[in-house]
Amino acid sequence: MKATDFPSRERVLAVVGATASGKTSLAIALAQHLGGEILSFDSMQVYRGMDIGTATPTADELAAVPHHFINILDPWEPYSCADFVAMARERITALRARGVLPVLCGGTGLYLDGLLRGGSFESSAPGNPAIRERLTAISEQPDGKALLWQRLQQIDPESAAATHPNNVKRVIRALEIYESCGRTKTELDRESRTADTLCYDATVLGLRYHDRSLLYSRIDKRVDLMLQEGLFEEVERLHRLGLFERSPTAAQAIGYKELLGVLHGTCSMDDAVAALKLATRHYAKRQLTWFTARPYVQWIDADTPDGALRPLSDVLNDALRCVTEGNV
RNA sequence: GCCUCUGUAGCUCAGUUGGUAGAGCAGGGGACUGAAAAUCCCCGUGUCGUUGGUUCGAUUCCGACCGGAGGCA
Repeated sequence: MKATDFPSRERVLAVVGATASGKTSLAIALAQHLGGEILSFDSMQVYRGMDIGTATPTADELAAVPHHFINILDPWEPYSCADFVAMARERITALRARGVLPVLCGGTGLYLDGLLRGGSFESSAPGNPAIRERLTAISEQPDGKALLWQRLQQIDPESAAATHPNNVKRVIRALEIYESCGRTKTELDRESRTADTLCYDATVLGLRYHDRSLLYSRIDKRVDLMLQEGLFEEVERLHRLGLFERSPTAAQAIGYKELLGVLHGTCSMDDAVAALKLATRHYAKRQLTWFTARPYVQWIDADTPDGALRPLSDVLNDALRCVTEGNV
């Protein structure tokens, strides 16, 4: 489905930013002011039982404004960009039919990008565990990575050129597409990327920090708070139920994999907490790189030039100004 | 007090049989279309503790001093 397949171009709002940047509060305030409901584009908050570690909105926050796509799956269920896009398209249409403004909020940039820019999801190939397993086994052989990459170069030179041979998951995905539908990734990408307009009439607001160390110290504080609230017990419970063993997506969540080492006795609590904070900072940086490269993001300052956090009311006013200029 | 080891990048440490030095981690930058909280790529000048000496040349050898660790008293 391409952007041109969306003649109506429904109006949506989105709030993006790094983890711990204050997206949730802003999105809720916006939804309240504009009569909206929140659609989460977060790859981890979809899972039940992972509330603390994924910073799922609190019960109060969920009660303040209707939320969609939060706590809808069990941790052993897979979830992907295509799943999100399909659900979100449907839900947006339903909300607009009721006159409700969809307010997208989340940190998984790929998911939002897939929704806004269209994609080859309908014609492309779903993830195929059998193919992935087989190719992953090959990649673990000596010279296996190079072998897979060379295979990709044979069938789809353009995609191979764009993917580093060490990036095994991406190489495997490109091979998987070809094996399962007989068409190359390059071919499918070209079909879906011709659109230079978005599928929706979207205003995308990004929360930006002048001072990255302020964002990082917010991350550290939030991790400490999560631990106080029982993150370790949450991980323990999921581990006891054996959910990580059969979970393709949820087991990748930050926090869970770090604290698992403590449960296994291979890592001290202090080291695990340090690793957790570090992994979260790295994640935040990757989000910033992603969102900064998106031309559709309008940035709003979350802090002042001298590095103090701005009150939510000020940030909200800036956001509302952007929204008005965009003609809601 | 004596003996031994040790002091090199923000951190942990390699190394130079004497020609001013390099890894991992941290940090910075980037990529990304059905695993994305995933995955991957690029970026290394620092009074080689201080100070004398030997030397054409010392971070490297020798002395003293100042930190640190251990051992003997």
